Amino acid sequence: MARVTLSDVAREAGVSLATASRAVNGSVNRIVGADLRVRVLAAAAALGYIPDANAQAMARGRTTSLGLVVHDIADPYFASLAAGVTRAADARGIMVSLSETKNEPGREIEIVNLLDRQRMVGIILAGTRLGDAAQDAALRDALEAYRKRGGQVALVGQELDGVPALAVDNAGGAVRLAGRLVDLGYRRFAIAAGPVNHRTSQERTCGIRAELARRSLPVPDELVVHTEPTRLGGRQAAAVLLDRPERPDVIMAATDLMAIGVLAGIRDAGLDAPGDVAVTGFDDIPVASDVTPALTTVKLPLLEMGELVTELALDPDGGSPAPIQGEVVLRASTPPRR
Amino acid sequence: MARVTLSDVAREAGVSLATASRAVNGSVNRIVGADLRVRVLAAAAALGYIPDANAQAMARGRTTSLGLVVHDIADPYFASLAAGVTRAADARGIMVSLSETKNEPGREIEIVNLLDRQRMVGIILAGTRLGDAAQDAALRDALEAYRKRGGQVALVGQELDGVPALAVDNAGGAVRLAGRLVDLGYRRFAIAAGPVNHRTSQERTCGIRAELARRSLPVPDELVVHTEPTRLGGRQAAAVLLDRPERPDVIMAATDLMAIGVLAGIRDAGLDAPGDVAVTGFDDIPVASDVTPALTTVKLPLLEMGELVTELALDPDGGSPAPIQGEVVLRASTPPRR
DNA sequence: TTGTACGCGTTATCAC
DNA sequence: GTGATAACGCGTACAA
Repeated sequence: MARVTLSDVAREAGVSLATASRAVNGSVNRIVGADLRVRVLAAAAALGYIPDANAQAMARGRTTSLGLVVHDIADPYFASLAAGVTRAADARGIMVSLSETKNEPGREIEIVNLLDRQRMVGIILAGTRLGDAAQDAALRDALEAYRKRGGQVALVGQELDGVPALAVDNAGGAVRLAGRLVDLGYRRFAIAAGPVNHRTSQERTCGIRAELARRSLPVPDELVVHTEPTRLGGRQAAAVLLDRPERPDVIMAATDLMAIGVLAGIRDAGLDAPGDVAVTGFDDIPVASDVTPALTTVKLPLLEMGELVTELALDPDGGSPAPIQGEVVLRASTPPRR
Repeated sequence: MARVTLSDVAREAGVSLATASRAVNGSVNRIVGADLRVRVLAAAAALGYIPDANAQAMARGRTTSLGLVVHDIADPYFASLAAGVTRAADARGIMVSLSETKNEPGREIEIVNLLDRQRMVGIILAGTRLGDAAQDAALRDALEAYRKRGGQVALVGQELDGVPALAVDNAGGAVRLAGRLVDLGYRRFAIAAGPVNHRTSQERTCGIRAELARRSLPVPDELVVHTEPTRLGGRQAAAVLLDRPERPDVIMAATDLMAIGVLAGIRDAGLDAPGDVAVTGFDDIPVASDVTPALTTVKLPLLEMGELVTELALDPDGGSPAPIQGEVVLRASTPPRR
């Protein structure tokens, strides 16, 4: 009930509103006398005064909140990323507003506008959009309008020209992973790729195929199947791939989540992984090492990526940092072959 | 740069500020004439006007944001809960502000004050606090102050007298799970319990021990080990438990995360799960069914719980709903014995 | 160092 | 139905 404002504090302390304001926040180059300051602070404490961030935001012209937009917070990939973001934001006294785009296509634009109207200091967009030209343009417009008002934008895991981004070298990681598999003795490759218009999946698939072609082990189109980038998608992909005349000896999935689905699909088919078919993922989400067999994958420093992209969004430093280079992690799902 | 305000829109449309305001938000019992409304809306669109939520919040006296406090967003349990919260909030046009308490004890109080100063409409506290009497009191005070200002508070998975909470019947679920295991033929039980002062773990452990005692299979103290509620903790617990003279035939973990750690610990010891030792968890986080062997556990409807607690926080309906009853899910980690 | 007064962008209370 | 105008809670020139 009792809404204590700064005026109440000022009156209680017997000082002007301005002095009270300066005392509670330590305004620059305007020092309050020690005696008055303690009086104000005491009054504030006595009254249980808590500043109104909204009013401060309006008076100062800027808020202290950051918008984080992910596809699905229950997805371990985004959850880890979000953990990094909240940690970095916390360290700077910034609040994090979380939004999910889910699968709805226009949702991203809607959310950007929502965050814009909240006057967030920055917006972090995580997760690859499914590239629809018209919506891409609309999103770019929304972001441009936001930036015109002084907002900072940073992307992670996706690109949009003119917008600072923390890129991931998906192709490079895929190349290194495929290379290692060839070295391990694998010869018949299949790919559980994500949706055809899913940028990240595309890059990973291309990297794999390029490296394998270079090694004279090109992957025929019928051994590349596109499904949703989820466990279910991976499972479905495995079902299709294991039904091919010549069974692959390794299925490379576009993400760890899909790889876990592939493992399930292999079991569905009454086969053994990695005995009959080996499996690889990408991302190294926390559970990747917990499943059986533990997943060979390309490790992305998700937590640090979250922190990095937060700095990118909060500091107007300038250009985008170098792309993240994933590290190949060999585990039980791909034992040496032959 | 060009910060378009409602005044700009009003001027552009040739109407008063008041009319513009009424046109853009559709204020109650004050209808704007159709012709003027379209003019205002057109002007707003032309100028790229986006309302300032902070200003609206100040004028209206209430914001449109909800605070969500979790222990660690990278933990699948909280991630799923958060997904439910964001979904329910989204449906009501409410923004979600995410904060992590991590392990720091006083952090929870700090965060409540932070959310208070943001004038959040509600605060959802998820995750069991480690019960320190003094800090409990301090937290209660902070929440009380917040509620006095009109804020709504809701807890999930923990209790604090006088605060609406979505409770989980941990003891009941544990009782049912233990009972099923006895029915399956298990006799030598061990418990990978969480921290001793971790409320949720306590309740689950007590439920298990009570049911087993009732079945004349009391669990001796040396077969109950307390570790952190993490994978590492579960792994450590397994190491200790498997070193006991008489090896247990099933290890019941306080959470799925710990159970996954227990699985790893069993492998560390060169044993097989469930061949040598069966394992159970609690929560049914998404990965519980993906690990090998798939985890027997008590399924909690995490997503719905997130939605429910959001309603609880947003609607001043009154009392707390009935405790959530987890459902026992039998999987490969506990095959019938004998 | 302290106080006065205005502005931040919007809603709500009055009159008209 | 529409328009002035006073709040909302705070920061900050500007003056003292």
